[in-house]
Amino acid sequence: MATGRTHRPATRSRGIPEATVARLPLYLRALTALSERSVPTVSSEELAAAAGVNSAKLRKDFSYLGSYGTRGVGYDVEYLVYQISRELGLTQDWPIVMVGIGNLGAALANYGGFASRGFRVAALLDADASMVGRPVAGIPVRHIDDLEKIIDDNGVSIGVIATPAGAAQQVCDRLVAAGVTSILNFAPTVLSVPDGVDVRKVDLSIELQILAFHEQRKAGEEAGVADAVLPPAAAAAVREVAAPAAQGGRKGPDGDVPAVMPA
Amino acid sequence: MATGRTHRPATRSRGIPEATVARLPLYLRALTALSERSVPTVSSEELAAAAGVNSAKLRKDFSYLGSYGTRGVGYDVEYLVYQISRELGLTQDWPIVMVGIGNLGAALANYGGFASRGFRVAALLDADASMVGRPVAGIPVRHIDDLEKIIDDNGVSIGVIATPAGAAQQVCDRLVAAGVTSILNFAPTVLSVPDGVDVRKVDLSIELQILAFHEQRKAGEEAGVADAVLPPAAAAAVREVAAPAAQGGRKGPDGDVPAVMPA
DNA sequence: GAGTGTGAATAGTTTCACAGCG
DNA sequence: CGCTGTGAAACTATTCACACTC
Repeated sequence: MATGRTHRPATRSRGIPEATVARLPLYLRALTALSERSVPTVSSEELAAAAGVNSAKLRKDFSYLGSYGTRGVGYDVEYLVYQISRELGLTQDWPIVMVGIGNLGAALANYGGFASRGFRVAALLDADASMVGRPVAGIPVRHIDDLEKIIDDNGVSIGVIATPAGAAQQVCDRLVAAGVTSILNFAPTVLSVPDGVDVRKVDLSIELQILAFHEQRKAGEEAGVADAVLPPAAAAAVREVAAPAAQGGRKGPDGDVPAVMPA
Repeated sequence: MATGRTHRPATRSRGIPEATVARLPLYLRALTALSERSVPTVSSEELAAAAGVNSAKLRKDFSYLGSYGTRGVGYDVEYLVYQISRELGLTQDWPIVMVGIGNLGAALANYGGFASRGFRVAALLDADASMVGRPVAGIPVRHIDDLEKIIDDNGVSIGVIATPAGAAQQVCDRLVAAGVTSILNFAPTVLSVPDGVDVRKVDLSIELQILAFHEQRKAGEEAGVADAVLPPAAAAAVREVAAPAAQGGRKGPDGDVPAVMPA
């Protein structure tokens, strides 16, 4: 996934690779499940299976945190839960604000995982005055005008944006100006933020499009041909355009270009 | 994010890198916006800025698709929109089913981006009989018992799971058995699927935890100390466990281990 | 001159395979 | 003996920098 790439000036960096960081929550979830079942220890093999990765990767990941296992035995579940929680900063409570309490925002607010260990919803904010005061997930919605005050009063540093695309950048700017330095963005827009602010984006339609790509591949494969799928009505969408007539190198990767190509 | 890693047996693979594929939807969105404003051409620099990447990366990405630009000029917007759409398989219509029409599911169904170019909701399914028949986003919810028939009748190959975690694997198995080969999973669980099935996962709490990690880093930085943040109530969560007393190598990365460490 | 396309250099990630510890 | 921890190898991704084309 994508994040603002301002991550570490590499000064005295303890340097846990980003890819590893992204998997720690996965391990933590699997470990928590084991902990609830009072399982005392796990091997890298077992835990890896539960987290859906392979064991070499898991061991390498853990090696960045320290030597927390016991050779010949495995990892102590409770101890690892604690170490990973601490590494992720979940031993403290992060107040968050969520802006945009529409369909999606309300669903997110109601979502269990949101209020999960480590996070606390300081406020739900919306620009729509008719939403204000109405409780969502037991928390009354407040007006977005209170944004700065709420962030300041609660020491909020993480914001969630679930507004329509058009409002997102503006909301983002306000959040950042008020002191938020991490943003989780559900609006289908690229946010631009100053250095030092992290943005992560969750985008439904992008995920679907990636799946469609692979799906198409599979279909082409079955048919034994690469370009089995001909553009149907798409031609209509393509306007007449200037022609790069004699293309030198590699052309359309399917060997040749479809009829709709400007020619 | 994560996908089932069964991607290509490397046979005559046209091999567009996965990282590139994941960015194509981003480019497509930016291009679509330009297209709506009737902008005829863009340079890699401009488009990269709009998509939030750097221009070298963008050019490299496009070079995997073919030589679609014109030196000294840039890229033809309409032409590129078409080429990327085709590459992503969006010139055909993908019927999808969504299972689990709770808060989140309903929000997703209502989400604009869902019905966006290339996708069509064939059905919304829920296990709760009292939901059945009720229209969500204009589509009547159907009972999950109809899953197999719906998938078969509509040739659905992409499924979206928005059920509670407990039901997800079971739903997944049914989807796969019925012929679905791509799954977008919103439930906070690792799904296990046979080879050839792609899974992408969207997980709110994981994203937040990743942000918390970076946030903690920033805080530690300011304070000038690495372990500025002491574990507060977390100790309570940690049970007494067997002690890896004399650890040989590298220990807790903050130099030394906190009091809660099993000793 | 402006801007693409791309080899080569670099950085980051995963996998292998095995030494070494409990 | 079982399983961790980790160097080294393999692979993937990003960035650089410039030849080449329009």
